Amino acid sequence: MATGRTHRPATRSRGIPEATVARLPLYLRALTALSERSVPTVSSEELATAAGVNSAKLRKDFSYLGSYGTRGVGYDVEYLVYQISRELGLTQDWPVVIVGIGNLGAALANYGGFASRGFRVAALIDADPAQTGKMVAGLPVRHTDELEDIVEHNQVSIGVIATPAGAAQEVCDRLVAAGVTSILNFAPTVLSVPDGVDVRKVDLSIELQILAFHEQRKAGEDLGEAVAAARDTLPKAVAEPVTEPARRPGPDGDVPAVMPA
Amino acid sequence: MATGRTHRPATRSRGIPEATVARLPLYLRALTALSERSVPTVSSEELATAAGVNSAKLRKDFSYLGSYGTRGVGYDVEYLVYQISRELGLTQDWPVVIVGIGNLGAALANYGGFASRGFRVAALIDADPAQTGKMVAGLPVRHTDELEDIVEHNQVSIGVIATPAGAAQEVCDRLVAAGVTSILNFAPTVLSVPDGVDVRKVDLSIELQILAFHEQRKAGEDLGEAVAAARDTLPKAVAEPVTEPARRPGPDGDVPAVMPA
DNA sequence: CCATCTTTGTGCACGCGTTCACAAAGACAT
DNA sequence: ATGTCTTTGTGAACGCGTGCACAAAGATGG
Repeated sequence: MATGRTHRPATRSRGIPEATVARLPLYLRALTALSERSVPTVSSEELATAAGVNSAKLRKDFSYLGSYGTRGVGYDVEYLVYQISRELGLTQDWPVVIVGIGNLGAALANYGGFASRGFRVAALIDADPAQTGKMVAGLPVRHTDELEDIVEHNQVSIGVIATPAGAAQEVCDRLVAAGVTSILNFAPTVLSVPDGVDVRKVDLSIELQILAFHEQRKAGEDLGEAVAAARDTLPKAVAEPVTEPARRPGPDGDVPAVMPA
Repeated sequence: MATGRTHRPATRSRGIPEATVARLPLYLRALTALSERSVPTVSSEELATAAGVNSAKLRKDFSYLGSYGTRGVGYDVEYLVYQISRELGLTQDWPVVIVGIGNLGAALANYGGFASRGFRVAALIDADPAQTGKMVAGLPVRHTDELEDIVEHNQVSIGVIATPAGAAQEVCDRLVAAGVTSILNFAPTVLSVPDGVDVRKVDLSIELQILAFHEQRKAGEDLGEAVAAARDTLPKAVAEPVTEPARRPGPDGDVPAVMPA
């Protein structure tokens, strides 16, 4: 997911697999739900079901953290919550800035899941002077001019980009220059960052496109494979597209690629 | 990512790897950008850079679709845009419903990336009667009571869930019962669905937690590994947590797990 | 103290995805 | 037409992640 070069093959001190790290938040959520219900211990089987994964996978994941279970009993919920939180770095406070306070930025600012997990929204930043000073989620929107000051003053190391695609790279560069070393990118662009900076991206339309792919395939199967078979025997590339290459510009600074079937 | 059982090992007619499918939207975006600039052809090297991937990977990905390139020249941009669009199913119209019109739901409704790629927002649905009739992104918010009617009448097969965690499973069940077979879930819950239904989830706080993990590791390395080494020699599990298991309830229907270090 | 039963932790095998490296294919110049 | 040069398409090797299956560990009861 990240754009930064190789994903730290060097100095992997404890060597927790990336796939495992990605699942830890899942386990943590399931565990906190159990903790809320005052459940003292849980077996790998139960917890796996709650987290939506395989129990063997879960046990192997936990084995990378250490031996925190008790054979014949299961895992101590409270203790495991603490261990995973610590491993993920959630026992400390992470100031975060959100850049681009449009619909999405505002939604992110209001999202409870951040504050509740150690992430503190330090500031909301937008380039539009008309937005400056407006209150969103209890915080005043501040102008992009202040970006560097805000990042440095608050020791911000994590930045969230929710700007239009066109502005994302510049914002990214400025964040990195100011000291941010982790970026969560919602803009539909590939960001290039120097080594040592992590980028994760979330693209809403990509997820939908993947769903559409599977949906199309389901429909094709229902039709008895005939359509798919016909498609397979399409003529090979003929330099110029046979069908009309009609395109219309999109409203998000990104260009769509939809052709009438 | 999906919760549904094994990810269709059977009837894989054309057998495009899941990882490749996930990258096709990336290529498509890069290609449409080139198309906008009227670039006629592009080499795998250039396109790979634009999409942020390895050129060998890109070529292998395209090889699953067919031989659409010309050796010594590269790929015809327009033709490739068309082929990928067709493969992803973007040449057809996909009516989509968004359930849960809070901050996030409204942001999604306004997101241009949907409409521009063949996804048509058929309706916005919310459980709050006070919201009913309100205009969001040019569409009236409709009440949950109408969910089944809307889905069936508009032949909706893709649903987006942006409700609080507590309501997600029920909404999901109703969507599925009404005929939806693909779900994009933004609620922080594991959804259980019958076989044949695809679920993809996007969890904003999970992404941040993964970043925090890497960020913490970076900081640890800067401190000369000493801290990390000290952590490694922690006493083993002692039935009861040594440190305080303090917890405070979170505002998002989900419980946080943050302990003061 | 011993037997039984439950559940963890992990060795092992398998499959998918990634990357390398190169032969084949075509463009282009002469 | 022939040779050179560029770029694709892919065989093969490698590494990571997953899941099975089981031995070891501990709880529990007699």
